[in-house]
Amino acid sequence: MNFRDIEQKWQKYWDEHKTFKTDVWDFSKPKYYILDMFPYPSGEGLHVGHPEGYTATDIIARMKRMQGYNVLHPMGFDSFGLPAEQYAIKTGNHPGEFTQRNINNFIKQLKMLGFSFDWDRQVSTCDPSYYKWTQWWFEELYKDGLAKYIDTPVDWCEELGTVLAKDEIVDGKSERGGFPVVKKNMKQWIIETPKYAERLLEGLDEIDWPQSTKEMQRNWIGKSTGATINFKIANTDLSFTVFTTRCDTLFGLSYCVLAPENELVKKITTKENKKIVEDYINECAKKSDLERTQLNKSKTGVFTGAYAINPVNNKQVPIYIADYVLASYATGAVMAVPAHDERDFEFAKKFNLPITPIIEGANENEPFVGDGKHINSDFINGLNNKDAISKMIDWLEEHKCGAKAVNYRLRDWTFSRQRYWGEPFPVIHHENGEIELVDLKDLPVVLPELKDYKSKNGKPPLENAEDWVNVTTKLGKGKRETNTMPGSAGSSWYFLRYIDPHNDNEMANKELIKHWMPVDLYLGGSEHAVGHLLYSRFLNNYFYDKGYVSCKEPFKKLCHQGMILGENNEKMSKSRGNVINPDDIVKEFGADALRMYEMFMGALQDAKPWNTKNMEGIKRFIDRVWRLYTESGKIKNAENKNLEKIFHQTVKKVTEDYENLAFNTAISQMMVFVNAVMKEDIFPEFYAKEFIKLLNPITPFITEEIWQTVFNNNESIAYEPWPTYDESKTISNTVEIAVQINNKIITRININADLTEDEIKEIAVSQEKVKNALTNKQIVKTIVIPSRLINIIAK
RNA sequence: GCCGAAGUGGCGGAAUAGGCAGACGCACAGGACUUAAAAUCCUGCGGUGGCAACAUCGUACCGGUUCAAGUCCGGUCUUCGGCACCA
Repeated sequence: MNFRDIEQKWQKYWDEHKTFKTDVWDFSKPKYYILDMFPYPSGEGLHVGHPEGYTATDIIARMKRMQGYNVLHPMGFDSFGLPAEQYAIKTGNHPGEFTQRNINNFIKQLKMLGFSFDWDRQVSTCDPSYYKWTQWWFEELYKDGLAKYIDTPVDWCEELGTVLAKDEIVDGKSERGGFPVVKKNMKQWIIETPKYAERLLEGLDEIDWPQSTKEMQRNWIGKSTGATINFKIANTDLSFTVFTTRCDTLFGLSYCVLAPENELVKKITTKENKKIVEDYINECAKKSDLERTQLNKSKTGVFTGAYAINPVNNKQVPIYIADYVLASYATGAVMAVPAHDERDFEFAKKFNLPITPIIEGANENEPFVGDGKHINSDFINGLNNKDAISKMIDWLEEHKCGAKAVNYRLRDWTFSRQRYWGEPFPVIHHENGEIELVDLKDLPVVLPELKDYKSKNGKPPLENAEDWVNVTTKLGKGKRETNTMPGSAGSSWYFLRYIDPHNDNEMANKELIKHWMPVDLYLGGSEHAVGHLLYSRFLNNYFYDKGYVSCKEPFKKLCHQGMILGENNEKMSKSRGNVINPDDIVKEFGADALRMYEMFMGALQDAKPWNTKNMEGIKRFIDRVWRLYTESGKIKNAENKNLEKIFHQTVKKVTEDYENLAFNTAISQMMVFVNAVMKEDIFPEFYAKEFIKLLNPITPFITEEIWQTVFNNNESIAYEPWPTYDESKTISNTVEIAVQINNKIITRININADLTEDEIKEIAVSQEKVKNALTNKQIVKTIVIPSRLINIIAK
């Protein structure tokens, strides 16, 4: 078999016949929208991880087509990003050129692997006809007050010359490159995703996603329920508010802490303490996130000289500032109860502050955070935590010094990047501070070409395009925004654009969105568990509120493919020298074999090591199938009862396993079937044809070839009806069951499958071996599991 | 520290819902075909003991529930992924 010729032939056929083109307006069939996370088109081309996910979705797409669904299975490119910009800086060429070259290479590779994408709906986030609509929804968010231009502390990466979002920072360093990240105040575009925190939390309950991913999103959103409490500052008319989940411990209050960045600090600090407070604030500002978190063993802080008044007993407690209190969470101020909080305890020990237990059983030597009976707490004495909390909230609300409150850890989506290769903002700044949006009819605002892509004096590269930056509008002279949007902007809505990618009047036709959304199955890496997958959910929920989409949640079912490791069981990387290149594998074994091998390696969701020997085994199986169909002479227009049961079992198992993304066991079942056929002289033509259909989603090339040349079909196999099975024929009328005496297998018997328990028992005890084993014994109990075993308990 | 997932032969991995552990594949060994090799086909293949029938142990570790546990419960260890002063 010359698989190279066959694969090229069918690639060309599918391309020319547009075999996988989807008519999205055909509502006569049920729809199935199956989506892969689109790739960033790197210069490296595909790695072996890409085909894993893409093959899985391709199998489902192909099966669903054969089952009569109208299938939407698109592919596109997440094509804005840093590498193209760095290339541009180095070569002086436009980043788009580099990007397009990489995209072309990706398309070539993807076609080589036989994925049934509808290439007419390809999208690319850096394409102006695409980012026109990214700019459009940004304007919508701005008009609705969800996008804001504010001066805010951001995570700045000096080496990359840009700010980063929280999900782009790992261990206090940039995800890309591992460079240090520091806090810096800057004018920034942000999107207020926290306004949707509760919605994003609730939505998780209605979607079929991996438990771990939902949990990660829940943690990221970080809801906590408690109360706010107002504290008056002694001898002033100032006050501040803290958020606490443990308002029940208010009688154990020892001191309060403000974050160093808290605006109130300057106002309340006494003369005597001014110097140490300012020194401490400066010291904190210099610390990077990494230092701040790595030095968490020892608490630091200073006294402001001011005192807060505890509302429940009017006692005065000192107010400190300390960087263990974060300005970015809740009110940036806490009430400290060292007896019942580990951090407060540590701080109190260091600064010799009082530790007052107010829950029975607690002591002054270690913090007690559990539940218990309250003591020394006036009106909540005797109550457990839960009741004490609710009684305290009632008291606070009654006395107008606090209220029930909810807080989220979720932060604003930092939406500005000081880079060139991203979506330009459709925004003009005027000198008076007014912000003007570019009219929809003038969108997209296209990225200007630059002579020099390097940033100068820490300013974004777009500042270099003076002609583009300076504009005069009906509001007078203005300057365009020179930051660009983050990569997560374009990737947060591409699933909608695929539905109607050439629409010039709206992001996608509403009727089409209504028909095609949500995505039925979404597949991609778990590294996007919180970033991309949360932004997309946010945006889709917002679109839902605006009536642009008709479902809140964009991705009904989600699955993450596991990583493919190198042969040494370590992560593939150039430095480890264990990288497998899919091009080489296709050259040597063929695309069919690569597809099947990657599906056979193990469970889709698990990490699994590459093994070229196993790859050879798969190639051997494919060759065996080829010979069976083209050389064996076994395929005859005749019956063979010996194959009936296993045929129906195979159709059943393969169909169900595909549906459950259990491709490894589906393949194993097909191997079992082929092994059985090999033992026979006659392979009935009907079974032979049906089996080729089962195999087609995994190895589309060779099965198309067999379908055409062995069975003389002119049309592609892609829309042939999916095989069906007869449940009654998957079960044989005789079964072998194990006969156990006291849990030990004594013998095995072949019996009729429909025998009653008593009949089975009768046959079992009449067996010679059973009789011998039961000599001088009394049967105490018998357990019969139909078609499995019988267990006789005897003494 | 907290949250989540996992731990099965020489290897990758199977085993709806507690019911014959190790499907399928790889590697290995023996055989057939061949002048020979490759390819292909057949047979065997968890450990220990035995020529064998068979016995016995065995799903990270300790304990429990059950006629029956890889699967359920309690505890321990290890690996991987995520979060990490979130009040």
